[in-house]
Amino acid sequence: MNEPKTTRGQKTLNRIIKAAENEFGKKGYYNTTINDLAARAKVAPGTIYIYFSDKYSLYCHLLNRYGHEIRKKIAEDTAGCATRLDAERAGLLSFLRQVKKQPYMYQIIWESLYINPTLFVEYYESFALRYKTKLDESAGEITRMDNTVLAYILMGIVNFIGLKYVFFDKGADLEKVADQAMAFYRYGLSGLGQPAEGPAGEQPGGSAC
Amino acid sequence: MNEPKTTRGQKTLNRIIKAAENEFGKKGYYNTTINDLAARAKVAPGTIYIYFSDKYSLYCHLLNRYGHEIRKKIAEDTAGCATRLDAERAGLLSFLRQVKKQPYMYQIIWESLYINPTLFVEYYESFALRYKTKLDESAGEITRMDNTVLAYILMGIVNFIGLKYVFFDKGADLEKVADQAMAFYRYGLSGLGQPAEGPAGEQPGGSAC
Amino acid sequence: MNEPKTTRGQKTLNRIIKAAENEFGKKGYYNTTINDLAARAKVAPGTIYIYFSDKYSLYCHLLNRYGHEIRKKIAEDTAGCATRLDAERAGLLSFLRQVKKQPYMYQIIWESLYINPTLFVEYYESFALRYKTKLDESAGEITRMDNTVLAYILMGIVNFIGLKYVFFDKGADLEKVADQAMAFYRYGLSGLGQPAEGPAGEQPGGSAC
Amino acid sequence: MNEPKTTRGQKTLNRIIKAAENEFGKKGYYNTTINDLAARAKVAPGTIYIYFSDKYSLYCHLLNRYGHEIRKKIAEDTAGCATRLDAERAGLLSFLRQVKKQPYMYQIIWESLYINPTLFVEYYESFALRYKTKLDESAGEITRMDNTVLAYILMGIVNFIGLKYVFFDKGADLEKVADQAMAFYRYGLSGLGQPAEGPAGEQPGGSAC
DNA sequence: CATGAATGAGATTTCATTCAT
DNA sequence: AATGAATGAAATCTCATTCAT
Repeated sequence: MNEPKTTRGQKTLNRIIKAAENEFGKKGYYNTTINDLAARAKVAPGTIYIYFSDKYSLYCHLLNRYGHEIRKKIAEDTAGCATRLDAERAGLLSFLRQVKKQPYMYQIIWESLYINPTLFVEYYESFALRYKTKLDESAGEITRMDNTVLAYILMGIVNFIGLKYVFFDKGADLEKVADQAMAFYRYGLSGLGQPAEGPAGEQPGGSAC
Repeated sequence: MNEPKTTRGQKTLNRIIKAAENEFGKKGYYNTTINDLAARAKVAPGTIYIYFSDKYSLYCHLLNRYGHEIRKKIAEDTAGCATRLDAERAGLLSFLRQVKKQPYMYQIIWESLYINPTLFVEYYESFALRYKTKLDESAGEITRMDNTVLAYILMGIVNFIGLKYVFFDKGADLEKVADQAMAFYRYGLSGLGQPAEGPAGEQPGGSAC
Repeated sequence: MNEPKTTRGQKTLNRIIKAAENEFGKKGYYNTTINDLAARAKVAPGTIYIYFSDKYSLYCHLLNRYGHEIRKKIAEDTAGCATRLDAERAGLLSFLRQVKKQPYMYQIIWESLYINPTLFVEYYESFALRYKTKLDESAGEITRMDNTVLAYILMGIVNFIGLKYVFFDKGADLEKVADQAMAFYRYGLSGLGQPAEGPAGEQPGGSAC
Repeated sequence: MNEPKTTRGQKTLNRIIKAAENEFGKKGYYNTTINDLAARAKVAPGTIYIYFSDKYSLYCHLLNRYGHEIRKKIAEDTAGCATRLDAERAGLLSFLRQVKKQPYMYQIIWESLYINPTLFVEYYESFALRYKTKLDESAGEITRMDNTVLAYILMGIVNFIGLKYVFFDKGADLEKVADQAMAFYRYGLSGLGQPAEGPAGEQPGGSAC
């Protein structure tokens, strides 16, 4: 990406990026043309090439940006959590809120599986690794299960809830969904009958974190 | 799709479909040209249009076919299972084996989110509904959790395991993965320390179903 | 055209010709495919090439056929007319009735201006010549006007009435239209006020011819 | 049609339109390729699509343009005429001169019967209506004939003279042709012997209008 | 005779990218 | 920095015609 040198250029670049989020997110990479982006950004097609070498690099720029944003926000939102499970819930909620706020972001990330698989894997693995690391750290707590498998299970939960409640069911109460996911997370199916019998000191409505 | 009227035509059609699976699966829909398909199927480009009205309808044909195949196979593989959990494990294993056997299928299904979102949602929802129905039927067993949320959680587990072990880790021992998923499924994180305390008569290595 | 040698072949050929009239007439030459013709004729596409060397020659076959039919029928329908004006009226009516009966024919003839201009000119000129010859024969009757110009004027009247009353106003009473055309033909605008003052012995409703 | 925003664009557009007139007019719509047009206009094929959404819309643009041009020019050329017959002659001459000057225009208009029948009918009917309106206004003058039939007769005269003298006999003296048409127009066949007995003050060679 | 699958040249159209202004 | 016209390679799709059966 070419950095703009004037504030006018900065504004133009912002419009282009915003337009790319909207159009890529709504119609997908291949169904979005440079002209579409230009029209939405209210610039001429040629202008886009002042800042990006090509369409692909504009897409990758968004992707990288999202990866950083998501991780940074989750780190912030889980910073103050006392227990691992609290952090888990806070992380899940942080994630869901972000994709709810910027659903285009999520669509773009998923599409990268077809457009820049390397970046997708990187994103995917970084999350899985994060889970696995945490699981490894909690060795005393949880035992005898392969933490790698477990990490992907947890990712699946997070992401499918994301897909469902962000793409298809936009009105959902995310806190409630997160609580239910956490209940399952902790007790599986067998424990679902006894949510009140969870660890002492836990509020039914979820922790304050 | 136009049905061929001769066996020669049937063979040609099969070659086209096989070629489409390979090429779409490997390179994605938008990076696959009709000429690519024709070359791999060893037909002239025009021949493809005898059987399919356009590239898109060929893609959708594969998609529908996969949906049916997957569901049918799962139904078969879970038919003899005594308990719901046995069936769940058998279903998961059936799914994983199918996507492992035909990884292109899975790639194509996921891509539909960008090509035919309606079909994707249909596929997605049909699976979720299947889970939810089962959960509703087991009302005595599992309680107080929203079965819709739960259904999507289960889907997430299945699919992310699919993504991981089919796309990125092709050598995995699927039986073992399925067992671990089932353990989590039943007991969540908190119960993972007691896999031997599961329902009586259950082999640690998974049921015979 | 290849003549069929069996009665089965004759029937097939007839179906093909009938189909060509319908399809070419309805959709025009370029918008009609060999497959369209085959489908309507209930034959395989290849069958058409048994009888015609190509699409174009099938079209020309129709065109020639029509030219002969029209002229032959007009000759028949005007054979018994005593006066030139009677013959003119009978000819006009014959023409209108034919194009009304087979509107596709007319459409096909007009299109030949773009597909086989040579044949169109031939058709066009043959009609014009016929008029001019008659006008030349009636030298005593009509004077001082260039018979070539006049011939084209008469053709214009015939054909535009054809276009209007055959293409756009299918329910018209052709006899009445023919009578009005003849009135104009004889007296022009200035004489239109005195139709009853025409030559003695003429029925208002047109001659019996 | 997309309007160009620069003079350079305007020039390009003009070249494209000019090329389309020439090529469509000479070879017909279906025998003219976009590459033909591009070559003649000295632009790349893609450039045509900047200004027109497709080949068809380029064709329709010409068609509409012609309709307007013809009507506008006739209106101008008949504006100063004192009598209806003078106006009629002037209109006929105006029409003939236009199609003589731009024979491609006429070819293109006729072809529309096969390409855009709706536009053809519109063109056709607008002319017929113009005649009919005039005839209705002259009710005192001409009586007892159906003005609609009459309108189409007059159109036929005009157009067939057009076809003949523009397509097949390009050297004709149009003034003379127009005068003869007018003579027929006024007196029909029966009156052709007395052209000198027309309304007083009329020059044998046609009015000055 | 008839079939219908197969061909492949050729047409239209798209669109990322370049470039003159 | 910005414009928007122009490019042209490449894609999809059509369809008259051929040919093996």
